[in-house]
Amino acid sequence: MTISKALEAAYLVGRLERLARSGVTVEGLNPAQWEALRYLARANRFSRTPAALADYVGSTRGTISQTLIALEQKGLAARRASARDGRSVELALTRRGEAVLKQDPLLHLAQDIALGTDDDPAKLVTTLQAILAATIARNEGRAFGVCHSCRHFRRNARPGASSPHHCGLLDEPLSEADSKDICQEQEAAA
Amino acid sequence: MTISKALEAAYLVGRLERLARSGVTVEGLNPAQWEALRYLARANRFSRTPAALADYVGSTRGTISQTLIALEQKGLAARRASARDGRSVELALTRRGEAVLKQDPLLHLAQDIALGTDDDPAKLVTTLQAILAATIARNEGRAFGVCHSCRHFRRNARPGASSPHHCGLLDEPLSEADSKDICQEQEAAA
DNA sequence: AATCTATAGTAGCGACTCGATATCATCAAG
DNA sequence: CTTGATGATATCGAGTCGCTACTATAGATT
Repeated sequence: MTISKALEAAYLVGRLERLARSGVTVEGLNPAQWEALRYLARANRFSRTPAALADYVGSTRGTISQTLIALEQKGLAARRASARDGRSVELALTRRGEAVLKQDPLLHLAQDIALGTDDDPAKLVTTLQAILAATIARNEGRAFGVCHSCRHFRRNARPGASSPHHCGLLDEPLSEADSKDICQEQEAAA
Repeated sequence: MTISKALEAAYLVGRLERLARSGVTVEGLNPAQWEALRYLARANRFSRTPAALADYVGSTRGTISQTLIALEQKGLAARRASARDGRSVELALTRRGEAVLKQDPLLHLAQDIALGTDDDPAKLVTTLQAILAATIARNEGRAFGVCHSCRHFRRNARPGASSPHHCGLLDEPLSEADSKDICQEQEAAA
């Protein structure tokens, strides 16, 4: 009984996503490129690398490389050699990239969700997070959660400083803005 | 406030679907082929045509034609000239097609949903349906709802008969099984 | 220091997907 | 019997993405 309802929900998710995606070549960006832009807008500075992005979207590095090249050519993202690791590349959105994100076709879906959940979209968010966690676990992937809910996050370790929080794993100070970002290393607090 | 939660939910839906889809070439079927199989398993006999399928998945007829050819070559679906309309083709799953559906990769997602909604997946289903309705309306598409909730559905118009129900639009008798199928013509009851 | 192994990223190839167009057959209307 | 609309298919091409191979760097081992 429960399983049939769950199956029905799975069908709906699949169909919803397909419909939301149809006709989505807005701004000349393909879905993978949109997803990369979204990620770059929300990932913290330690997670803005091609490898992290590849893990996040469940794709390969080769594919991500192509996506990033395309974004760079369009002037929406920038690649810069990392100072810490000579092999590594740091990614960032450009001004234009941030502007283009305001045209994100997913905003239409967000409106539909707002309409369809009139009372509490928050409930839907928690439900989806739980489902996503199960899916990620099955795929043996990382959660990529938000920094401030990580078990390595130490709130207000330096009171008064401009970066008052601290990441115990990376041993790095964190600003308030940092704490809201997506982090590759995130492990949910117990 | 509400809109930011809705946006968060939209992100989650997108990511969930992408993860669920990754590595999905099970049984040598691509996502479009899976979706066609699913549709054929759930659509009523008036809606099992290439054109209806194309409308349902929001694709073009040319693309659907290729998908169906592939499915036919694999022995999963059958095409038969329609008796009513010489231009039209009637689709059906084969035995093998029904068997293969039991390997549907979406079943994994269904399990994740069952895990993530432990208490009431039914609530999620109604929420998703409402969202989907909004999306379809925005795309100016048809709802493709279930037969028995259609305003043309007349329950038990012929009591005792093997096909006791009736469709006022097509003027056709309907069995109990028919009434649970997806119908292209469906219009939600007022 | 020298070497070895692992990792970050890129390049290029190739399979595949899918939409656009053109074509043909059939139906419905005048 | 035209004319226009519709269902379906074949063909073509753009684009997407994963795989393999390759280079460069980092870190570990001796």
